[in-house]
Amino acid sequence: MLLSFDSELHSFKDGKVTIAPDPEDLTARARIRDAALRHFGEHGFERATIRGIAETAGVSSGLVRHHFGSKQALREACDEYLSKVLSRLNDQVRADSHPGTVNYVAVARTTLGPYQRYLARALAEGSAAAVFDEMVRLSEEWLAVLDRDRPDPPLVDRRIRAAVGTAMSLAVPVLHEHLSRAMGVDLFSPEGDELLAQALLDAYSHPILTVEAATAAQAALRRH
Amino acid sequence: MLLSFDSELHSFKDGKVTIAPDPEDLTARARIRDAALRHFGEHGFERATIRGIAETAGVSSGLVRHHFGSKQALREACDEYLSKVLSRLNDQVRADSHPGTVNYVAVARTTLGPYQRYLARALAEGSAAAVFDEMVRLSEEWLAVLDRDRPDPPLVDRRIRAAVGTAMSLAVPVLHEHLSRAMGVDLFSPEGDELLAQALLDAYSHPILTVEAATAAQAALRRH
DNA sequence: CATTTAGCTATACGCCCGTACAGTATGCTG
DNA sequence: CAGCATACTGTACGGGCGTATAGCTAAATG
Repeated sequence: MLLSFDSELHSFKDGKVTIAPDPEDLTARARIRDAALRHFGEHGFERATIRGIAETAGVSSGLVRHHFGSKQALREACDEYLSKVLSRLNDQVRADSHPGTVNYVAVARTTLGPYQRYLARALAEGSAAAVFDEMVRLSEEWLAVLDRDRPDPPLVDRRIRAAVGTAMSLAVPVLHEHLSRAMGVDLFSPEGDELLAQALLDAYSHPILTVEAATAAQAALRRH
Repeated sequence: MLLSFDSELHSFKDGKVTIAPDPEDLTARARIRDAALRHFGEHGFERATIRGIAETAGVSSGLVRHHFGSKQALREACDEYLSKVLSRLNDQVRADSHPGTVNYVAVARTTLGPYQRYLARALAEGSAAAVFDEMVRLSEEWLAVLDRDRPDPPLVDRRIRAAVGTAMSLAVPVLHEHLSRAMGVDLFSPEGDELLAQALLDAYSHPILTVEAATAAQAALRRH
């Protein structure tokens, strides 16, 4: 389940970073990283403890420091790992399907599966900036294809729209708990997922504003 | 700027809660609560310290415990306070304007102004559930009005759509930092706000899916 | 074989934080 | 005036945490 493709198994000692040759997973280092992803995701960065992470990884707490240097560096390693998973996912999608047919962000959200909780926490805590930026970039590419079919040109820069769309997609995992409570279903369950999909379809296909109201509002914005 | 209408200045001692008569603000209790809102909002619940909060409130750390009992209880008092601000805001909007003309959630977001950072943090950390639920309720009322003008009935329960919409609106303050970085403007600045408004208008008035694609997708969902 | 290097453990240090509590001043009540 | 509750301070305690470091083992290196 836990994908891994570490060619960069480096360790930390006395402030220097060295490269170890072993590309095999099940490495203690990888186990620690996976445990950290889980703990950070479940309890948040502050509440998660190095000792707790070490325990689930089946190693001593000292080894965590040996490999990652500090708690903050461990967090950054997790972010970097997620970035790598995302870019690999991106390559795969790009190879498999025609551009514009898939909502990258939605795909990323679902495929990031076990890391979703971590990603949500990290983003809310201000971390994982690279992952967010990458998702915006992907969303931008996707929008570029969609824009070709639009009758009138959009007023707003594509990057802006991509950023807003990305943020809104990510609202689902970030606010997962509240959303599930309000909807009465666990969002991560099959029924919850379907309900969400239907709600999004409804929103996407039925604009809240009429086109007339929207253009009037835009005109008002431009005047002001 | 900090509204306050405390008729409930109660203090904590030995597990019991008593009511004090003074409705005047500038009370130490109110100052502590305001400082807590700021500290929790800026640093998050875990990183914020009682001593730090006490210092900005200009009181001793012991007084914080005296009034609120524990850090967790202080957090809950903040949540409750926000709930009250929201409901008061709601009454005001309801009195001023016709129903359906205003996007409640958007109004709430902006009017909650100084508390936005706290609200965002609290929601991301799983707190402030009552505030979220209240916003869903308001959004539901708003949708009820909009639905009257819709040609075909929506497939999805109104509450579900309200919840999803609320979550997406809240993505803005919650992911404020990342969003601002990706957009190249601070979202809380006037330009950022206008950009965001335009992007939302664009999304609201130009459905990402054509109606045909959406109905096809919905049919596929129903088959599956 | 001698020496180094990486992986790993165990223990200890020191800080910071939430909490507890004793104590003081002030003002209200009967 | 006596008694008591409330607002508030200062200090102290205990624990948990990140971090540091010494030391062990085993494999790699020359």
